[in-house]
Amino acid sequence: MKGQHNWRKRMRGHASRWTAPREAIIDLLSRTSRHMSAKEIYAALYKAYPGIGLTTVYRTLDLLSRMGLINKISIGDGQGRFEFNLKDKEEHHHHHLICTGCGRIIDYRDFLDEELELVRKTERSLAKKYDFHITDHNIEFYGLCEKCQKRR
Amino acid sequence: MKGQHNWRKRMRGHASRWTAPREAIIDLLSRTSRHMSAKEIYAALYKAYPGIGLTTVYRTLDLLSRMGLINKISIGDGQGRFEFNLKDKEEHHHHHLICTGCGRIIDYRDFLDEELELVRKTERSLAKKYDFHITDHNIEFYGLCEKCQKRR
DNA sequence: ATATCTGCAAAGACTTTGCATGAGA
DNA sequence: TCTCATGCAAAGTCTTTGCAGATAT
Repeated sequence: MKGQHNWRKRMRGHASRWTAPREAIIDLLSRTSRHMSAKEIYAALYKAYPGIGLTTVYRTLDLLSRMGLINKISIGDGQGRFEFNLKDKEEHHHHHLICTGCGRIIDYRDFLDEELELVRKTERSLAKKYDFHITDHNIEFYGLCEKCQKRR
Repeated sequence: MKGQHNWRKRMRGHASRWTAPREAIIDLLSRTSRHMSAKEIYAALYKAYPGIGLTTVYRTLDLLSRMGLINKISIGDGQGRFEFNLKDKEEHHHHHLICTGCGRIIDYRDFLDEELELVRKTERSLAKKYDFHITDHNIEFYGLCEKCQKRR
């Protein structure tokens, strides 16, 4: 129930009601550090909430995305994945390190100071040159994790 | 026909034959700067080559990906997109600027020197800290292009 | 000649939509 | 009460697979 009022408040203005499935999905995503697909979320919730439908999961994820509470990411495996979007972006911002062997994703927060400085600089230059209003960025590194290196 | 021998050569060792559909697909991707989906490639080829099947497009794209001749990218619209992978990576390497309004993708090659320097530095640090063997990276900026800024 | 490639049709996987029922405010 | 949310089933996309016939080498 903690934090409920905060989210509840954010629901207003989105013509949305505070319902059990929505609470369960927000709660799950806010607790996990995994990047879950709709199906995974559905499966995880099904134990505690057998009545839930996959459709509701999709619709809720869409709602939360539009509210800015979560982010949809795409690692190229043909399904959308979702992560909780912490409010204090500066502080919790992270990038991804993705293992092409097993699909594991590591959120890293290291070395970000320099990265962010360069990102801002690049944003300004790109905005000017291409007349873009830049709102976000995505940086990913691909490679093989320790286990997958040994495995091959 | 130009360049055919080069590609043909690269086909060897992949247990593959040089066929008309493959030539058409490689040729198309090598000439366009767009990031085309399988369906778009199929549609583009259908005019000049009515016999072609969507299945063959998918299979050829998969083959070319595994050969390293093209890259599969994902812009989060639920379909894979492909771009020709120029050999001289250092020289032709680029990043993406994506309009969230209309889906347009701009490949930019500006400001890469600093970016690449930082990328290498970050790669080394990440490799050490997380024991990853890093092979590739992806940097994208999201925003609204000129037209879409005006439109809203 | 023969192993590989092709196109069709069918199946699979992920996601969205239509609709009647159910539930929050 | 009355609008909005839910769950089921069906439909829509994108992609993969099975198979018989066609083709490159």
